[in-house]
Amino acid sequence: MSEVRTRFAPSPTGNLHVGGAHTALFAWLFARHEGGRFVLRIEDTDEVRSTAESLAAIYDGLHWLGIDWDEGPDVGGPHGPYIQSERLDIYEEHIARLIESGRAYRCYCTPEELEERREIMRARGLPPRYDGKCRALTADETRRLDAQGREFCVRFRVDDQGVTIVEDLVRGEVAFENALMGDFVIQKTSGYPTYHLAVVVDDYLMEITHVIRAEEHLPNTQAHLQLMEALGLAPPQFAHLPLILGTDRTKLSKRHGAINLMDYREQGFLPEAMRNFLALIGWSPGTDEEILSLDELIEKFTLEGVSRSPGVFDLEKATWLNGEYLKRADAEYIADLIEPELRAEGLIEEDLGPERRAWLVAVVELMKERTRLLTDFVVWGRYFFTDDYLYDNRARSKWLSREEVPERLELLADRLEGLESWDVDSIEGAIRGLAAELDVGAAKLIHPCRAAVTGQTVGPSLFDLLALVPQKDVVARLRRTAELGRAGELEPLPEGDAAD
RNA sequence: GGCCCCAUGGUCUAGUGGUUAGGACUCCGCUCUUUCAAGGCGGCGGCACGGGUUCGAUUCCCGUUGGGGCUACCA
Repeated sequence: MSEVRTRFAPSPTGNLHVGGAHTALFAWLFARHEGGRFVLRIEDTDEVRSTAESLAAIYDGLHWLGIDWDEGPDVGGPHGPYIQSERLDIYEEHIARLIESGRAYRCYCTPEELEERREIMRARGLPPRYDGKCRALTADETRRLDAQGREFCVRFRVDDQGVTIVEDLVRGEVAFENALMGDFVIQKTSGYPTYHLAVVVDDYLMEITHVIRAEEHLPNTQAHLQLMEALGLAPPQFAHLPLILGTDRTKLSKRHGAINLMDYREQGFLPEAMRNFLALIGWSPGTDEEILSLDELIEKFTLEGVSRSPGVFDLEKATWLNGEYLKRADAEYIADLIEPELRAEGLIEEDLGPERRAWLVAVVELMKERTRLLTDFVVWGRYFFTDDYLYDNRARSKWLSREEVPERLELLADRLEGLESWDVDSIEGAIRGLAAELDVGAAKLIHPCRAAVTGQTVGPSLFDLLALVPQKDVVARLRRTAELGRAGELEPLPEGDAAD
């Protein structure tokens, strides 16, 4: 009947982290798969921790991943406002209704008192939930406390009979004992609603059909269902997603290092690779396919494919997947992404003319086959952009410290200097020709040449890469390296400060 | 502690009441010989344990163990 509506409801208390991005992605994929609508709602009911910068960071992260929203604070929509701090009157009204019907009451216990009593309960081996002290306050007592100017919050009077059954689309029916739940706060002393109240009211008012959120919220659903019932609101469907874990198998958090989504952009990840990778944690298309385009993800995504067990965020695999995307990516696109980085490193000029740009694209084309992160272009490919590169230890020990190498490099320099045309075929011809004249295998020139011109022992085809470095620079590098070699400057570095 | 969730190689996972339990990452080897951080080929490695149910359980049930989440006037 009605169209599917899902939402992502982050609280703006930090950057968009990997777990949040995962949740957002799943909710978004489901909406898109179903041809429904996706809502972004900002849950800033934590007045202390919510910040505007964080809100901007959430937008950035979502945009980066390619997640768009049909309704939200910035784009509006028929169920706004989409920022909870702008909906206070709505919550107030619902809270009043609950108080009116006797399902909520003012609680005058101070945080200190509560903590003290919780301690006692814990010490006795009892569950530290609210003891219901203010539950039975009479109207007179309430008036008296108010007259004293005592601060209060509002608690929901839990129905402690029977069980609450959560029908979860991922986990099936999950039953929670009502007697185990304490009266929880729905309005803080500040007048702000708590998450439980706000989420329930908004999901209903925004006509969310499927609440797709992380598993950590599964136990909260008991409270949400009770609230909805007391308010007379029809509950949505629920789907609780498996958590993302760090390598120590605990919920991914700050101590696991890079947890902010955008840190991965910094590290050189492509958004489409990260999106693909995130989709594969806790979901599978049911086949062996792993590299899925956005369209394929949308087409194949179903809640049935969501697994129940948590998944570890494996950076190795994410990196591999990124490499696969790099290989397949258009060189122009990659060039766009690495230009700023190269500029920041001072490796290319402020204004690349069309010719230099075409050259950069050619460098990318040559490199992308063997890169895994965008940063590899800058690090591994440094020699394309500057003569100022290091000779790594393998290059030193394998080739550059050999006795016969300097002379050969010089001969090669002379030969290459004489070339009239600087192209792949001419270069290859010159190198192979010299090898034949010296009566040595071509590899005996190729390897030292690579080591000299790039400082490394690995990289793209030598002839191809040489063609992308200016002829005079190649010649100069060969002569410089020969000189350094003769001077004994290219002996392997001692363990510890090795450049590789 | 209480409640809840989860359990296929180290990691992400497919899958089934009878399969040589499949794929991917990682690692290792071989190969290509113009290197590997690329390509190709191959290999190591898994159904947590104990009971049931069954002719037969990795698969279904129970328990154990292990891991995780929740237990806030955070969300």
